[in-house]
Amino acid sequence: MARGKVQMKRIENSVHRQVTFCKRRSGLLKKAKELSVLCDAEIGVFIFSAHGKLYELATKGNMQGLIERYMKSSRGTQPEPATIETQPDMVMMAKGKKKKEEKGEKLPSMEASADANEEINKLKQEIEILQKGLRFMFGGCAAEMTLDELIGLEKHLEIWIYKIRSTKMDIMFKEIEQLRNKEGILKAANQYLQDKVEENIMITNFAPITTNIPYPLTIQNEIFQY
Amino acid sequence: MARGKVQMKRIENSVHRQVTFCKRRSGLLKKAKELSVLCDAEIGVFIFSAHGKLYELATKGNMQGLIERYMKSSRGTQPEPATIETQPDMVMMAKGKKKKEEKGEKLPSMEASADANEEINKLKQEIEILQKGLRFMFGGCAAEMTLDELIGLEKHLEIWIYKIRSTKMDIMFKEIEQLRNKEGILKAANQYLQDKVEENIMITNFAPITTNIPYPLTIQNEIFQY
DNA sequence: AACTATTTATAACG
DNA sequence: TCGTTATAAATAGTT
Repeated sequence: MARGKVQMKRIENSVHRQVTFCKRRSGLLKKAKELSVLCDAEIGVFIFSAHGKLYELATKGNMQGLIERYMKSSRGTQPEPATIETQPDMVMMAKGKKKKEEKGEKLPSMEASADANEEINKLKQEIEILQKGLRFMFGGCAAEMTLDELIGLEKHLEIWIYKIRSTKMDIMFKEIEQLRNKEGILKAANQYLQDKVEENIMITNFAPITTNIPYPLTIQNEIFQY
Repeated sequence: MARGKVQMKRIENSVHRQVTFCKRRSGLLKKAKELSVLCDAEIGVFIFSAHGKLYELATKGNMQGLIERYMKSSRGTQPEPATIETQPDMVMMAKGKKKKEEKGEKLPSMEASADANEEINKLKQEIEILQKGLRFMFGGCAAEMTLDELIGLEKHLEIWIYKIRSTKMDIMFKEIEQLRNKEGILKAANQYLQDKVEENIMITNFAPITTNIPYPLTIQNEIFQY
């Protein structure tokens, strides 16, 4: 907020990032204290630096009490923690950016793998654009993106949707196939049973009666009604 | 911080206090998000209003994970040893949440924050589906996703694309507006210069000559050719 | 909720 | 980390 607007993305320069972390951290804690005092609120904040160091603040008493209170209040609202396992990947993605950048770079040790390099670069670009997209989405579409970046992201998402649709179709066709198989088996079974029944009737009672069971006995396939 | 310094003490007027709480709360959460993004930090904030309503923020995943991490990090650093014995319970609670979830349940402590909780749940679901989607994409569409999940993801991406397109349009319209403004200014300047030139010619040479410069001197606006 | 005069926070620099 | 300063952001008071 000074001497130039700041982009809402990870600060790549580690010295700048460290300085900013220090300043903004103290700013955040100050704001939290102020809000607590001014508005009589109870506030807990914890901050883990990228390196894992913890900074915390708990107004009015200790963090434990706050957490207990939090648990009570939020009980019933938590989804399963399945999302946690993807986080490391996300963080990795965030950090992986740092290294590349000089496009066209080729290390001597990789002369045999120019293709691989190219592939890697492409993937990195892809990751970067998705990352920026995620920031964009989760920032309520407020994060700063250029027109070109937006266009790229759009294109990317279209491909993504296309793939999803293919997979969706695959799954549906497989399901249909399975159902058809089942249908065939059931039909055969029905035919067999039908024959059996008729045979039995023939044997036990020479007076022919209708079975009252319409052929075939399968449940109608309703897949296509959707 | 505006129109007068504020005393660092509880605001006595309840209306003022409520308004300030609302404003500063959003400010605080915004700052927390920014710090997280800029400096790659993981941050949890919870705010209980004076009336007991909970507002929370957890960057990178959910509050449960953060609290667990907090428990690990802070173990042994707590000033009040008395609180430590509650920690095992807390962790248990954090993990026990998987089981409940029957929607519609309302604990007495949440009657005031049903809306906020609902919102939070929605956002968490959103995050989850995107995360699963990322796994899907980066796993070459091989990760296991159910048909329902794929349909949800597709829907999500469509919304995403829609928002991107809106933002893209916004940006383009702003650019167009700017260009039109510029055009207007240039036209005016041209007119002025044109007049000046003609005036000079009139004064220095009574023989009228054409300036050979077609009016107006602006570059044609070609935005719409795309 | 919107506005705006001010105060505050802070990015860049040393 | 600390200090300085120009500038961006937040926000108190007001409508």
